[in-house]
Amino acid sequence: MPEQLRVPGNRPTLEAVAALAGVSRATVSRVVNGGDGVRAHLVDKVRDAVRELGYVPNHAARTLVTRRTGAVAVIIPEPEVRIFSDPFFSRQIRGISRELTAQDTQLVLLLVEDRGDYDRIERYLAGGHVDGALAFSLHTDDPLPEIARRVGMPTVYGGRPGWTTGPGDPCAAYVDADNRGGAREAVRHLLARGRRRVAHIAGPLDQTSAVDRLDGYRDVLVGSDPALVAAGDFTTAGGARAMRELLERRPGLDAVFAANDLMATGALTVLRERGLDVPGDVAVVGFDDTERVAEAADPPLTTVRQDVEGMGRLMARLLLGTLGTPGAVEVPPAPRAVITPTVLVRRASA
Amino acid sequence: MPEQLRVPGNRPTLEAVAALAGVSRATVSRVVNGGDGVRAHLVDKVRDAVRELGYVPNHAARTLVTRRTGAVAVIIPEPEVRIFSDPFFSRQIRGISRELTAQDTQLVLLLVEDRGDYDRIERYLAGGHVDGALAFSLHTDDPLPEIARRVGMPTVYGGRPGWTTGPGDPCAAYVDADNRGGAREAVRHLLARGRRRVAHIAGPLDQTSAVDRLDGYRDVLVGSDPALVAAGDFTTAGGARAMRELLERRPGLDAVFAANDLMATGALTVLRERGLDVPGDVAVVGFDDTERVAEAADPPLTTVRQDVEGMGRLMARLLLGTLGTPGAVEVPPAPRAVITPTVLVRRASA
DNA sequence: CTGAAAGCGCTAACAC
DNA sequence: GTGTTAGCGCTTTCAG
Repeated sequence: MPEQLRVPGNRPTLEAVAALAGVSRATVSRVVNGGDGVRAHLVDKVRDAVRELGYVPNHAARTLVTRRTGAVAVIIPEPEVRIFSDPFFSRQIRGISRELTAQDTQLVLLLVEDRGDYDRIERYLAGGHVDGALAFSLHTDDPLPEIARRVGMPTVYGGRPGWTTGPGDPCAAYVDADNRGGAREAVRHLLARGRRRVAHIAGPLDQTSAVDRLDGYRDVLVGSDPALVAAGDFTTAGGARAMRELLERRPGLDAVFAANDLMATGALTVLRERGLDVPGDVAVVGFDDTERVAEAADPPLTTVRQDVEGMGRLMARLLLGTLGTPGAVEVPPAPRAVITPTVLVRRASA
Repeated sequence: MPEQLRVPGNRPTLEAVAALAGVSRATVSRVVNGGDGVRAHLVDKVRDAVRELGYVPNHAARTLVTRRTGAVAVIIPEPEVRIFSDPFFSRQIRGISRELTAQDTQLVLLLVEDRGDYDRIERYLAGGHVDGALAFSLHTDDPLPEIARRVGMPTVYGGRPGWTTGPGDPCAAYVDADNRGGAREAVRHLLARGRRRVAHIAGPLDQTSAVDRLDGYRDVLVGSDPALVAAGDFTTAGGARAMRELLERRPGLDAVFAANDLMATGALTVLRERGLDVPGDVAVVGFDDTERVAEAADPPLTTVRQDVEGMGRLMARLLLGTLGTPGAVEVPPAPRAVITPTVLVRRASA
């Protein structure tokens, strides 16, 4: 068996290329990094040598001197189960991945299983493995922002961080959908359809998206009956539970705005069980326009769509933007937020 | 604004720790790397200095000399849509992530969007960013094995690679479920339940898992009617289509073994449409025991379970195993395969 | 425009 | 046991 193949470390170095091309290491380096300011015929010579030897720059050596890794961490709190199975995350990650790839940056996936993992995360971020970090919709007590701040890691959050209202990290940036505006639109739509007793199934209020959607609901329905709001948890089962609660408390309700599609489908099931027609007796609006959930619901769900993949791309772009030109140390001027628009998608449920 | 926070590169080095502790860099290095062979009181001194300075080893520098990155690439062909939304992959990735974390190794996610991406992948693997790679159920014409071989990257595949039968990479290792054995068990179960005309909905035959399951079916039903086998594509829709075909060709069939749960549910839907009772008229067995699919099917699916998360862990363990002790260059003796057992889970459908 | 030389921060022989 | 000394492969002044 050809041991050669498996032996690492015998890859050609700059030195070898330089020798073959008959130039200095510096010149090869220049060519490899764009080749400005090198005479054309030397560039060719070097390029040939590179090809012939199959030279690929050693990443560690480069990072050691440039202090840039060309990698970004994507930190995902795995306990929040959904993550991978939730199309929301997969699409956001796809967006991130696309943008990073386009910018020749690698994606290092950091799954956080439990609280203790944060030590590991901190060491990792501090170890200079990555140039920046992308993190997701955190609960208000998530230790991550504090860690990012402590190790001075440029970080962009997906979803408005809970602590933006408090002290938090002044340098933090985030990308979020216009949850509040979207919620307002949903409720206004319900009112426009003649609904008068519009209930809300809220998400877990330790997540800002849930809070913002509830706020949007309240913006439109100022001073409405508090009994028309039930707490859910963004799951189908939670939505069903909340729907039952609502029907018990206010049997006369004629519309429900659920803070996400999963809960809306849960509500749909309960309404069907009770023999209530949707949208005849009760109109239902969801949020997210989750692939395969909203459309496949029975009846298909009217819902508020957010461009999840676009948000992912934006997160990456924002982060790479703050990283700036290689080597340039740049302090972001202020907390930056990008709020992406939502759009109401009308289907059969409302 | 405190620029300090954002300025990289002013992190303390070994040198600084050594100075503060009053020892040499070598000693600090030893302590940081386990601390054997250093007198206890020096260890303490160094540890204190490390803490005081908040020292974290520079990863690039370490990699440069040790030639180990402490990272592993997970390569995912994203065109095969399913990936993230498919619980199969998410669970496998979770298994991988768990094992890697336990071994203090990072997971670099490489999503492959299209054919052209393979250049990028090759450069990445060749660049020494990672110590090894994990890849998934490839189609027979996938360029990845060739790339891995060319750059000498230790790689473990999830699912038997199609080219194992051909030349391929002799060093390749893979972890796969006992697809063939599981299929046999499924069919035997059907026979034991008195079924005589057992059809099969096959997966796409450019994937070895589909081939192996078909082979298992044929092992038991030697020389059976070829019209009892229909081609599917591992999707629900494909399963439905195949079921219709089968019913048209052989209306008298009394059992179906589908190569995965998704196709089985597609078949279930068609059977229901046709007013056929499951399992009364037609018994159905799936494969995978996919979370939320098999159990939630109507009727709940009898199916062949594979331990997906365990397979993920195994992949990681196998890879890390071949990487061996840091520094030790080790040529794996031969192609290694780990076949994990399957178990038939009996529910209502057969 | 190109080359020589000085490190980046760390580990690993090899001396003491 | 501990310190000294070489580099790992690359970029980047600084001369020429």
